[in-house]
Amino acid sequence: MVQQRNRRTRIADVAREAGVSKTAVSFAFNSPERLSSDTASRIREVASSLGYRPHPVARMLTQRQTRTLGVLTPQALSVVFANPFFSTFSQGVALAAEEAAYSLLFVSPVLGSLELAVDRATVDGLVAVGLSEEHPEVEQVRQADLPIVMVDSSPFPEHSSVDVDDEKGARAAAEHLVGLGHRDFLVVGAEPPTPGSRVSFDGIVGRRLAGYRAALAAAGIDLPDECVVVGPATVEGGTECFARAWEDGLRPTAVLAMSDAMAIGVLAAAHRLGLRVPEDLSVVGFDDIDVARLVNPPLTTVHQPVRRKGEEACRLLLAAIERHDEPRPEHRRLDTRLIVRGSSGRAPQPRQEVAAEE
Amino acid sequence: MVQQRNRRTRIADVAREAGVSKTAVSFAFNSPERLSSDTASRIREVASSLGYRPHPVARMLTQRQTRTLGVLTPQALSVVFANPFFSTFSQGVALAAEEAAYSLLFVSPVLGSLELAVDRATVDGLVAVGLSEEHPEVEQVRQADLPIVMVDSSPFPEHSSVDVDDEKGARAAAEHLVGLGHRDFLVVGAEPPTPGSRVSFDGIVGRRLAGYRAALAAAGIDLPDECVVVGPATVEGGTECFARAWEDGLRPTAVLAMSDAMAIGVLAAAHRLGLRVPEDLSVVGFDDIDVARLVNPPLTTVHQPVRRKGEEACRLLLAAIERHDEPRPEHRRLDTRLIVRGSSGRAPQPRQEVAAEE
DNA sequence: AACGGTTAGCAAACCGGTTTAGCGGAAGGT
DNA sequence: ACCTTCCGCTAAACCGGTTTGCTAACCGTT
Repeated sequence: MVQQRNRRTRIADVAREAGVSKTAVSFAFNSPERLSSDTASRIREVASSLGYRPHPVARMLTQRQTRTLGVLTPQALSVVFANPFFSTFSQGVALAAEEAAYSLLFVSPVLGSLELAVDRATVDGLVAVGLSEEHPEVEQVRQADLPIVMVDSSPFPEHSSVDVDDEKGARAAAEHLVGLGHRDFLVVGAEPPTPGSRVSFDGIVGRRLAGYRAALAAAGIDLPDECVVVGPATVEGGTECFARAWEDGLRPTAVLAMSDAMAIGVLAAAHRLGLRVPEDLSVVGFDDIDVARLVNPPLTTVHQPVRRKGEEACRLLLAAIERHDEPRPEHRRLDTRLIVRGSSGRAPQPRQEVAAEE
Repeated sequence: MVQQRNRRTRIADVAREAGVSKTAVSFAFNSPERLSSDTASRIREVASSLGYRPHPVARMLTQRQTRTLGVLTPQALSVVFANPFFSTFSQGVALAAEEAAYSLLFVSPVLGSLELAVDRATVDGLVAVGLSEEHPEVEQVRQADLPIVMVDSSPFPEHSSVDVDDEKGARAAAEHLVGLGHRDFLVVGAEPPTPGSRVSFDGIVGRRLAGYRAALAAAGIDLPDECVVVGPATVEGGTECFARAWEDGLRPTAVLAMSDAMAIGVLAAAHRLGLRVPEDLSVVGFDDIDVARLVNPPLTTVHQPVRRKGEEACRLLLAAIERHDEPRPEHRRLDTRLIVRGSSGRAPQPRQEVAAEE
C-alpha cells in the first residue's frame, strides 16, 4: 500500500535528492544564471522527477506579493452573480487582469462581515464596486492600506475611482418619457443590502433618483414617495416591485427602472398582468446589458460602458500597485447615453376620469 | 515628513508594545482561554490601537489551508464571463462556498498556461469546469494532488464529478423537432478553445452531438458534416455560425444549438435575414439560462439545473477537503428536461421542388 | 608564490504568523 | 514543609520558500 497522503515534496526534498542546498534549488528556478548550467539542469530534472512544485503560499510570503486582485462586493456573491451587470463588469476586470497575468479573487462578506473578508483576502489590491457610505465597514476596508479603486461608490478623493454620471443618465431617461407624454411614473430601485431603517438614498440609487426627480420637476411633475419602490437588484426583484405597486393601486404609464435586470423583471410582471408594452406601459432601464436588446420588446435603456468600467478600474488598480510609493489617485467619469428601443412609446390616452377600476 | 510607506504592523510590534511574547498575542486572538482575561483584552487593545491585522498569507502558510476554493476554466475569464451559463453556475458555487465561509478564486490560463495558473493558485481545492481530454494540461492539473471536482468534463473515476446526461437531453431536443416534421437540420456547437487540427468532439459537444445524431438516425435522417458548424460559445458566436451557414447555401428549417447563448445568437441572425421564428425556422437551445424565457420569441430549450450543478460540485469539493484522508469520489448525473416555448413550431410546408433560390 | 577577480554554491537569516514543549510561581492537598 | 497540580506565559521550532553575505576553489597575472 502506498503512503497515506504522500506529503507534498518540499524544496528541501529536492535539495537532498540532488545533493545540493535549498539555495541552489531556488536558484535553479529563479536565477539559473547563478548556477553552472549543468547543475541547474540536473536540479530541474530531479525536481520534476519528484513532482516538485514550489508552494505558492510560501512564495507569496517571501515575495510580499500575491499577483492576485480582489473584486469587492458588499453583497453575497450568490446574489451578485445573478446580476448580469456584474458579469459584464467582471469581463472587463478580467480582461485587464489577465493581460497583466493577475488572478482574480472575489471578496464578499464572510459570515456577514465584509471586514473579516477583507482581512482574509490575499490580494495586492481591491476593486470595490457599489460600496457606499451606508456600509459601516467602508472605513475599515479603506484602512486596510491596500491599494483600492472605487467603482460606483461614494467618492473618496484619496482613492482612484471610476463611475458614470448617473444623474445625467437618469435625467435623459426621464426626459425621454416626459417627451412621450407620460405623467404617471413609477421608479423601481435597488434596495440597500442592509435592510434596516428608512432607505437612505446615497449611492447610485440616490444619484439616479435625483436625476429622475430633476427631469420630472422641470416638467412640473411631482413624484410622491410611494411611487418609488425598491427591491433586490434582480429580474425577480423587478417583478416583485411592479406587482406590489400594482396591488397597492398604483397605475403608472411609465416605469423608470434603475437597472436593466429590474426593468426586465417589470416587463415580465406587466406581461403577466396583461399589459402591453409599450402601448399600455413604457419601461426604461439602466445599464444596457447584453440581453437588453434581446428581450421582448427590446429594452429602451441608458447605456453605460460596463465592460470598460471594469477594465479601467482594473488598470487604475494595477497602476496603483506598480507605483507603490506615493499614490496619485485618478477619478474617471465615463459617458452614458440613452438608447431608444421598443419598450417605450407614447403615453396612452388618458382614460375617462372614471374611478380606478377595482 | 511621514514615513515613506509605514510598514505593516507585525505581530512582533504588538508583542513589544504590550510587553508580552508573540505567542501571547497569537493566543489573544486564537485561543484567548489560554490567557488571563485581562491580559488578553489588554493585548487586543494594543493591537487595535496599532491597527494590527494578522497577515493572511502568513496565516495560510502555518495553518496549511487557504479557505479558498478555485474555479478552474480552460478559457480566459474575459471569455467565460460572457457566457450566462457560467454566471449561473458561479451562483451555485458561491452559494455553497459562502455557506461554508470559503472565498472564491477564479483560475484561468496565465500567459496561456493553465498549468502555471494552477501552480500559482492558493486554494484548498478546485472545481474544474469543461475540462476535456483535448486539453493536454488536464493531466498536470490532476496531479497537483489538490482535491478536485470535475464538472462537464471528461470523467476520471478518481475524482468526484457532476454532469448531466447530455446525450439524452440532446436526443429529446432533436426528437421534439423531428416530431414537428423537420428534416433539414443545422447543428450549432461550441468550438474547442484550442483552434488546432480537426475538431475533436470529445467533450459535452461530442456527447450532445451524439444525442442529436441518434434521434435523427432513428427517424432516418442523415446529418451531413457540413450541417454541423462551430463557433465561440457566445451570442455573437451563434450569430456568426448561422450567418455563415446561410451564406454557404444551407437552408435548414430547424437549428439545434448546443447552448442558449448560441441559440439566442441564431435568433438574432435569423431576424436579420428576415426569417420568422418559429414559422420559417425553429430554434432549440440547451441549458435554459435565465434569459431564455425572456428573449423574443421565448426559447425552446433543454433545461439543465445549472445553479444546482455549481452547488453540488462545490459541496462535493468541500466534502473532499474535509475528509482529507482517503477520497471517496462520487459521480452525480443531474436530470435534464425539454422545455417547449415559442421558438419551435411545425416545419414549414416543403416548397415546390424548385432549385434552391440563389 | 602571491595576488586580485570570478565563479559556484552554501549557511543562515528572513517573510509573519502558529504551535509545541516547558518553566516559574501560586494554589491546593496531606 | 513538601509534593503535586494548575495557571499564565514564553522560547524556540516550524510552515516552505527567497535572499543576503560569505567562502572555497579556480583562473590568469605579474
